[in-house]
Amino acid sequence: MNDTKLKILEVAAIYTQQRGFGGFSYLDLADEIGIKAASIHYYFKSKDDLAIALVEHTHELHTDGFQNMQTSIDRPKGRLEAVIAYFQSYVVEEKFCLCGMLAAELNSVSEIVSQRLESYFNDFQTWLAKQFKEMGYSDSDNKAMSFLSTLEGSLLLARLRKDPDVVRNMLTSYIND
Amino acid sequence: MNDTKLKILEVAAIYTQQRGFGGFSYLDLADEIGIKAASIHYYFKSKDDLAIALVEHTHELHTDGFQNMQTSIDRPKGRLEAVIAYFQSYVVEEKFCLCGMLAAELNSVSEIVSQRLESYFNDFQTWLAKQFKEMGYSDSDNKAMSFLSTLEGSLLLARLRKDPDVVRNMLTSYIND
DNA sequence: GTCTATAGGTGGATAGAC
DNA sequence: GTCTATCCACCTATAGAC
Repeated sequence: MNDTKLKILEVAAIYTQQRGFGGFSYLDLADEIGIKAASIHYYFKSKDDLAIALVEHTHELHTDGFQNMQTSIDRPKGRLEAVIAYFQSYVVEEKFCLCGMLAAELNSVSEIVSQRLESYFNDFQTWLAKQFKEMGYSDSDNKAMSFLSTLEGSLLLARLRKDPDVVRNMLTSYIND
Repeated sequence: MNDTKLKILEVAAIYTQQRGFGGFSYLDLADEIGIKAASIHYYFKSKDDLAIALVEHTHELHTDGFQNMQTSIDRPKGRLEAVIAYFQSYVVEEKFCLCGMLAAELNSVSEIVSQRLESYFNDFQTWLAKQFKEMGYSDSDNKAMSFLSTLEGSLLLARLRKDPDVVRNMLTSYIND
């Protein structure tokens, strides 16, 4: 992966999370990076290509993060705590979940993006279910979907209220019950 | 309230919930209603004025709905069930929560819209807390915020997965525990 | 790979006739 | 109130030079 291409993805991810995918232009990205807007088209022919790449890139990053946690943190409770802390840090940067944002803008993106989003959330949910199963829950998949829903919703509310603690407060019950 | 003004609000609400507030134009609304785009500016000088009106209109509608339920449905459990059924119906119309959508697009709207959104969610949460208190919960406000978070997140996931049951499945535990 | 230049379209918004 | 006409800014995308 080219340095410029990676930089585009990183800035585009931040802008998507802060303003929405429809809330920034190639010119916005170019100005921030210090290149010209036409150069971005060399890496991402259309804006929809950029959307697809954003979801896939985030999917890979999070998959790697989950795998690393699986070995570096020995208990599922600790892993879930790490996930909560990670998403909580979004709030202070005025960021929403990237895939949650694109899911909100669902009817403004292509079917391919929609499929990639489903894939992302399916894998996220599967990983969460694995943790809950290890914690002894019999309804681990339902618990996982519930955790995921509450995470997305609490991120929306937390940013609106400028209170990162909302995320933690809404999710601690999944760890301490 | 003028008929045309109301029609604009109704169509704008649907488009906001389906495509996002940044995902439609005055021309889109005009074509759907059968008027000219310039006419909409007579009622809503700027698009931000429209956003403010949308949140206030929805806030009033929901406040009225809550008040009516308070007398027409005698048990808090039944009222929460009605709320769940109401939001579940969004999914089949490919709609997300209007205020949730604008909360996602937070950094693309004015501070006034942000304040109105906070007001909407505060009142929604207060009403929910009242129901949980009546059901005998001591942590009614926390329960209310949790319900609200799960509702918003499950609406995102349900629409993505084209499965309205996700909303009901994620929220029934708040009624049956 | 990155640039300049530009095409072609759409956006929000306003002026002024009716 | 609703219209026509129009302005100006911005957007996505492409062609072609370097």
